Amino acid sequence: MEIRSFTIQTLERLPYYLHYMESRETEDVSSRDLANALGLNEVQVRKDLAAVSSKAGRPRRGFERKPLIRDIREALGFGRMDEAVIVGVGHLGTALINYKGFRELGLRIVAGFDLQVEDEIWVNETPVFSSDRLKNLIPRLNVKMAILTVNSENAQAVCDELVAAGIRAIWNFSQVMLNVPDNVIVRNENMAASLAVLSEYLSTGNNK
Amino acid sequence: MEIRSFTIQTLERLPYYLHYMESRETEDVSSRDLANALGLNEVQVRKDLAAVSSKAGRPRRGFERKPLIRDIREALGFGRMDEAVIVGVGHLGTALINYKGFRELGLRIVAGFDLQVEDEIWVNETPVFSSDRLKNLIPRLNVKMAILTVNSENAQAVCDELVAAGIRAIWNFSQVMLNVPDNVIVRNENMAASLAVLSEYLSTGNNK
DNA sequence: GAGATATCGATATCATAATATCGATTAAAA
DNA sequence: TTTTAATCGATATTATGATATCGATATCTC
Repeated sequence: MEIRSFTIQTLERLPYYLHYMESRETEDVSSRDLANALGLNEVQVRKDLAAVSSKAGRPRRGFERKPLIRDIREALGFGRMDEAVIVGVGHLGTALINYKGFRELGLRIVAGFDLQVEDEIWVNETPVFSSDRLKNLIPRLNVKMAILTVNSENAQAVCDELVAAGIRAIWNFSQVMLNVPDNVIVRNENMAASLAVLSEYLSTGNNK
Repeated sequence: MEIRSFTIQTLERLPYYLHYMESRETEDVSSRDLANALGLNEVQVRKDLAAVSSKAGRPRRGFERKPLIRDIREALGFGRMDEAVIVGVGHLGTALINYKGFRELGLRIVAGFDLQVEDEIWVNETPVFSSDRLKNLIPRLNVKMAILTVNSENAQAVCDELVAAGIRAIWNFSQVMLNVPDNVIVRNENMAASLAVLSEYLSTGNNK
């Protein structure tokens, strides 16, 4: 089993490196350029780059921009296309179905499920089914990723169904910390915490 | 200037503690209960609770549930109501305007701005204006928080306008690491990174 | 009432990530 | 051609967060 050689922290910075480098037109880019542009430490930048690319930098030049872009895209999985279902097609779920940025990132949402839906409906090109049909359809679609945008009350129960249906990766937008077996990965999108950080800053002026 | 005594990591766990405790009906709740339910270390739970509440726990009982709930809600800023504008009213922006969860979290979106809009339009109860009017309206509304859901190309330019208009806290959904003065705080919502974590797990089976 | 034990809070240890330091190297400048 | 300086990569240090340990104590059981 292949293992990842870089940390999640590194992974989280990669999209920013990528965007900066794609916006340049020079032959090379140095770790200092990147660090200054993104407000990071330049040693950290070099370590991140070393973790995802075998290309060495050169003194007084930096790194060749184009090969590095390729390596970062590779590390971010931009080559592969994943399929996912989305459960909970309210406002947020609908927005995510419509969000065209996912395609660029290599994600295709192939179906939605919602308790409120009786017969199949369509949100643009995406079919949305009653949640009842989740346990049958997911194995047939052979999808391994699910986006969870249901409310807190239902989150764990839906999660259990998803796992039983064969889902192995869950992108969790609910306020619940999900209980899953070891072979299932959860990524939490914690809006309440994000908002709290900002709100607290405004009310106290205290950063970090 | 009041300072926050707890870390962002603690803050990110608070919504989960809160949800768990609100779903219980017992008089008390122990750090072990919480830790087991949420898959955390119980020492970590105790430290988090100590950081946001002066209430002591008792041997063999744990913590009184209701006062602790109050303290966590206080720490998360649920008492206060913040106002924000949203810039970039595409699919994601529209969803966030409609997302009723924000109200519970103490956030009211008072206006939207979008380049495509010529005259004022309405998204439910929220007025959306042309981006031209941003620099005049934001000071008049006296809003200090902005949600940024524009595309990467425009993100930094819009950010600069927001800062000039008096915005001090930015919730950034774009793929760009924004450059801001020291007295402005940015919180990045990094969808590409989240997706990459999940996608990579599915393709390699490697967790953590 | 005496003993057992669950739970706390404090402190110590460990793990991980961020940052600083420094010699080596190579392109540019003199 | 020689000197200068920007940049790298490796290593050391520091900072931060997570986890383990342990004595104190309040409640429960007998």
